Amino acid sequence: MKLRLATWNINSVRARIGIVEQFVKTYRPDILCLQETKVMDSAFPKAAFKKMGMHGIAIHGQKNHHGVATVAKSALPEMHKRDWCSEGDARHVLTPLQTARGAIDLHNFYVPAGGDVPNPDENPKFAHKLAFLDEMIDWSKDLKTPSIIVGDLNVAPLESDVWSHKQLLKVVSHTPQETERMKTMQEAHGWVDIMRRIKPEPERLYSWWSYRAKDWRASDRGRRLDHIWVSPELADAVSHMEVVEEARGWEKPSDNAPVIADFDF
DNA sequence: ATGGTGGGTAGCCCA
Repeated sequence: MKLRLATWNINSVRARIGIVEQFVKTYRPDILCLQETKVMDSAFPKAAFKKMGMHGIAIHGQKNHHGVATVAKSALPEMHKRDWCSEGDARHVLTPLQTARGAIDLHNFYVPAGGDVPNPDENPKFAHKLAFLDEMIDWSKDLKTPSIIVGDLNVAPLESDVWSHKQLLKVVSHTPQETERMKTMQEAHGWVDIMRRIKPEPERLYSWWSYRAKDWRASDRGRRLDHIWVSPELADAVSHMEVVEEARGWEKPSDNAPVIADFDF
């Protein structure tokens, strides 16, 4: 049983429904996990996804900000949401999957970006981000079901996940406070970072390029903020992974590129 | 050192 899974921070699903369709047509994911949908559930463009052949739709949205959605070719009969940090934010949706390897929990996350100042005493957004990661660490310790975490975790954990390790050490997304928590979280469950299993360090591997660069491709000041992690027993099922950098150059792009993983269960 | 670009939505907030 082959399964193509993709994750993409889309920065408004309504503003970018055209390139979502382009992505689905070109890359044919069986399951697509979106973050920053920026739409209430009542206004989610369900019809457009059904037209693309994505009939399973699990959404957790809110007005204006954040919001996640997992869509799939097959039905997604079950979904669960969790209110991380009790903030009332739409940052997570769980869709249990039935595979040839049995039940697998697919968790789609949008971790808080954390603002600009990397000090939790001065910046409540950074404090929220650290608390969110701490909650994910505790949660990882107790997980029993084989699981997949995907999404925009807003942290680039490794040196070659950023264009300049030295210059980004004090920039939110690559501070030791964040990268150490990523490592602790991986150890708490045994999470396997399958992007790095396929393309190990020190190869350059980015999924996000700022809108503010004059020429994102030429300057290539990227960061790997988007991730696909799996429980240890699922690691050998991964046969392929790619960051679809091409999509960063499409018409009116998101600043994040999609990440694809192929599984053979 | 600074400000650069986007989306959502009604005034700035957030990324």
